Amino acid sequence: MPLLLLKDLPRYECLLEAAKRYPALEPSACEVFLHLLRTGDEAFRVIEQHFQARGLSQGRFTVLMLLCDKTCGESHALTPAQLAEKAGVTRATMTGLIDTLERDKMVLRQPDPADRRQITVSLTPRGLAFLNDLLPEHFRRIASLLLVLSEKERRTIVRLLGKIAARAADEFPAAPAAEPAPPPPPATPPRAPAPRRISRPRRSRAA
Amino acid sequence: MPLLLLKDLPRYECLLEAAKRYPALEPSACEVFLHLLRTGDEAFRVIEQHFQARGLSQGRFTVLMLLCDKTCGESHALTPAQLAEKAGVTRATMTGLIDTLERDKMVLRQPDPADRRQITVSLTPRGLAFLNDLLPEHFRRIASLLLVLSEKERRTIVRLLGKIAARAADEFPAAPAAEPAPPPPPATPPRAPAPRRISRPRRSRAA
DNA sequence: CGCTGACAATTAGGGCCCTAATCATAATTG
DNA sequence: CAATTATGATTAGGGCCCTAATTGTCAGCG
Repeated sequence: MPLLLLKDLPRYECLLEAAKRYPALEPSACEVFLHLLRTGDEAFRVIEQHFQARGLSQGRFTVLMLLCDKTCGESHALTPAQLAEKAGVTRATMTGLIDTLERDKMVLRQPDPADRRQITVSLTPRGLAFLNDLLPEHFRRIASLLLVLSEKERRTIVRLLGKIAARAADEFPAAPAAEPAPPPPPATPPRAPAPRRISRPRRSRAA
Repeated sequence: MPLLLLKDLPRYECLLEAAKRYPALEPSACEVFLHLLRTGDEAFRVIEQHFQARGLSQGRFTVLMLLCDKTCGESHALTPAQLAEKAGVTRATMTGLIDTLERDKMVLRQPDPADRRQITVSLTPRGLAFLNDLLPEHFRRIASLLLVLSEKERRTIVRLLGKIAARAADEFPAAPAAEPAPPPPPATPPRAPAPRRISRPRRSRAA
């Protein structure tokens, strides 16, 4: 749950003090930065707290939401790769999330008859019911948290957050999203790949 | 690194659409919520990216900062419990962070002669040098990210974030901070605690 | 003194997220 | 058509964070 660390934010005077030692430190920027991380973390905690009481994690919640889709009501199936892409996690991580969800009977893995490399994941009735039971409180929490701001303030903060996010995205772009695989094929096969490991027979996940 | 999940934020029209299905959903509140988490995550990514290039994690960074203290320059020792408290993680987690930092020779564990239950953790010269080498770029990133906002905008966003954080703290208070231990002592010793596990001799951490 | 309870740090084990490697199955191509 | 390459899912192993034990030590008390 925690991400932020630092129970108490440093006071502004401390930042001013520290700035004397580090010329690169902009006290006002740091202040915004700390508040942003802190508040994001608090907001996250508010929903995580609710999820946790129902035995759910943010990651698994996202998967359920994606499967439920915007047209929430009728579930439509997706492949793990699509889910990973939409959720912004690696496929390996998605495998783990689906594992847990399947164990809890929230989703179902089904082989794709057309392409045997693929499988499709879909929501079970149980998963859909669980989600529909969960969502009202989820939305209530979000509303309760953010309606402290006036409508005008909400418009303002969305605008300012958007500016920061845009800056982050183009000044510090995320890594190439992984997955695309490495471009540099070694011109020369330097050495044998070394005996990796004894490969065991692939266990069926259902076993 | 990722926390947010959801690569693309739902559009506002989708929120309006979904609100028809879920009366509790306040589109405007949800919009702020998603932007907040997204932007917090982006900001986190910006510094995490830098840390990662230097083999550091946010948690370990926080420990180093705490040891360096505001008076950065002269290190002063703290106990793991104090560090955990200030950093807002459990003591068990702090043990792990210190383990890694000690392995990397960034900090030193020393026994407390007065109370043999305690140890103190202090920054090594190597740890201090590492931190001082790291910080300028750290602050540069923060400044670069947040100086896209004008001074007035920075004041505004700090105020609005503060409102949200305050609301979170008093509407959805965090759990009792753990550690304080459970109050209910069982009046009757119901059953033997069951043979937990064979206890192995406690290995010295230095071994 | 010997107990008992509180406290400090740690270990054990679980979840989530990552990267790198592995396996199975297409698709492509010489 | 066989060999290579690409693609999809998974496994293996690491880090961080958690909760629930477990061990060692201190402090109070009969």
